[in-house]
This record gives sequence, structure tokens and C-alpha cells, in this order.
Amino acid sequence: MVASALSTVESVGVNLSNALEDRGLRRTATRMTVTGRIEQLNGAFTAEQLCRDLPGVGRATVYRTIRHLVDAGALCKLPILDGAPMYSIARVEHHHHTICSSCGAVGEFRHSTVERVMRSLAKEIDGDIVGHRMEIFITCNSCLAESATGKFSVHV
Amino acid sequence: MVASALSTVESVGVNLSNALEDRGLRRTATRMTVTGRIEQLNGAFTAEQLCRDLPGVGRATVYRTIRHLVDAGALCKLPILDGAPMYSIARVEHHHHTICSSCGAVGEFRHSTVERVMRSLAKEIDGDIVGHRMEIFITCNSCLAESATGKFSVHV
DNA sequence: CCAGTTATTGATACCAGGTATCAATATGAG
DNA sequence: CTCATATTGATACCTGGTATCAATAACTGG
Repeated sequence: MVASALSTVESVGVNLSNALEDRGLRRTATRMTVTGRIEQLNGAFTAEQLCRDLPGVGRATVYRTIRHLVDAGALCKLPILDGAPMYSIARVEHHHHTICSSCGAVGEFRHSTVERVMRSLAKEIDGDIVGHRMEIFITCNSCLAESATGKFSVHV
Repeated sequence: MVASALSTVESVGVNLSNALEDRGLRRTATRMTVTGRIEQLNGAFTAEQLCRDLPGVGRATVYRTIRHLVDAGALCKLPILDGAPMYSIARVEHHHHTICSSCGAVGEFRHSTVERVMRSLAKEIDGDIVGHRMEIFITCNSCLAESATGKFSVHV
């Protein structure tokens, strides 16, 4: 679907292919396959997981596409303490993550308090603050229900 | 030096060898070399850096020792967005890190406000909070002075 | 101090995650 | 349609890290 019909207003939600196009990259079938899969995943994923889901797409291409999306700010990369980093669609401009320590599910949240704290910290910290990152480790509701065993290690 | 002379009170600062001994591991010359080097580094380091600093110690041993120290809680592992994780001596029980986005220097801080925020977040987050992690990206004072170019990418 | 048991070491091979290369192919502009 | 350019994916390679295992060191009890 090309955005050529000016009379039609596309619903502008999260659109990863657009993010790539905005960077001057071509809208190819392969890239549509990759972005389509990511959008349909609705949750955090690893690169290898994506490769497994899309055996028809070369590993290099999957990694390249992810990299483009991260560069475009459409995906955010979440370094995990052990193992491969996870990626999730950046639905909110600036946000933080919740990670379930038992199942690894990743969520996003925004909270003004977190941002306000940065101001009070500014006084106590040497140098200029240029950014921050926060992860909250949780036991998600579904894991609480079945009280699974720990799978991710947590630096508390 | 064995802590056998009961009349002498050892200065109990950060002592990585003790942390290992407390876990039932032997106090060997090789381990003293590794922990000694880490203590003398006074700052965050990567495993490979330590290997380079200690060519006389096998890679496997360096990695093993680091792992033991992390398990003992004496070192904390800091996953970096790109590249190898960094390790730093855990001087404070619970703390957060500052990372200079230009030189990579890692610092520690504690601030009660951060902990208080967790309470207000608890209401908004689904599931039980079991821990959190926060990194503040800064430009450190020495880098401000020479305004170096960015070396670490930052998820702002 | 010795003998025997157990822990440690490090060379090596291996593994996972990810990137560089490059010839073949697809894409889009003119 | 043609051509220049971008993309693809097989492959080789790289980095960071772990498993294996024989040789060695360190702690027992006697």
C-alpha cells in the first residue's frame, strides 16, 4: 500500500515500514515481512526469535532491519542482564520498561514522577545529565497466578 | 594474609578476596591477582580489559572469578547498550549508576527519592515490583572540559 | 610430613549473538 | 526499457563468554 492517494487519510498508528521509509530506505517485500511480524508480535522479542519466526528471511536482513528500526527510534533496545537484548516497539516517546523476572514479558510505562526525580538528582550528580533509563522488575499478574520459577536474574 | 590473629582488627573495607572466601572458595594466588587488579582499578571495567591487564591469568579464570564476585554481590554487572557489560565494585548495598556517554566512566549513587518513586509507581504497575534498575547518562566533568565526541549511544 | 581428596587452573574447543563481505537480485528514476 | 543504486542472503568472520578436561595446587586427616 503506497501512500499515493492523497484523499485517503491513513490511520497513523505505529507503522514500522513508514519509519524505514522516512529514513530513505526502500519499502521492499522483505522489510514488510519483518516489520509486519514485529507489529503482530505485540510485545518484546529477541532478534533470534524473529529469525526463527521468519525462516524465509535471511539472518543478516533481520538484524539489519532491526538496526535500522532502532536507529529510526521506532524500536527500543533493552539490554538484558544475561542473554540477548530484547526489542520492543517504541509506542511512547520517552518511557521506561517493566520486565517480568519470571516470564520476561516487557511492558512500557511513563510516569511524570520519574522525570521529576531527575531534577532533584541533577544537584547531586557531577556532570550534565543527558538521559536516563529505568527498568522495573516485576512478577507479572499471569506469573503471580501460576507462581513460576525465576528465569531472569535481577540486580535489585 | 590470613585473619588468624584475633587481636588484630582488619580494616574491613571492600575486600573482594574475602567475598570469595565467604562463599567457600579458596584464597589462591591467582584469585588474589585478579581481585587485587580490580581493586586497584577503582572504576568500572570489562572482562576483556581485565584479561589484557593480567596476561598471566587465563581467560577462563578471569571470567570465572568475575562471575563468582557477581554471584557474591561484590561486583555489579552493568549491561551496556552496545558491547560488553561493565563491572564495578558494589560499594553501596543498593544503588544506581551514572554512565558518562562520552568516556564511559561509571559512578554510583544512592538517592532516597528514587526509592520513594517506586512506591508511587507500585499503584500504576500491574504485578508485584520485585526490583528496579536505573542508569543516568551524563557527560562527566572531565569530558565537559574537553567536550569529547560521543562514544556510547544513549536511549534517552 | 605424607597420602589422598577436592578445588583450581588454563589451553582448547565450542557456542551465541551479531557484523562484514560480496555476488546475485530487486527497485525505482529517467 | 535501461541503468545506477539499494537490498538480499549465504558465508565467513568476530566478540564475548562458557564447557571440558588433564595437569596442578590446596587443603584435609593421620
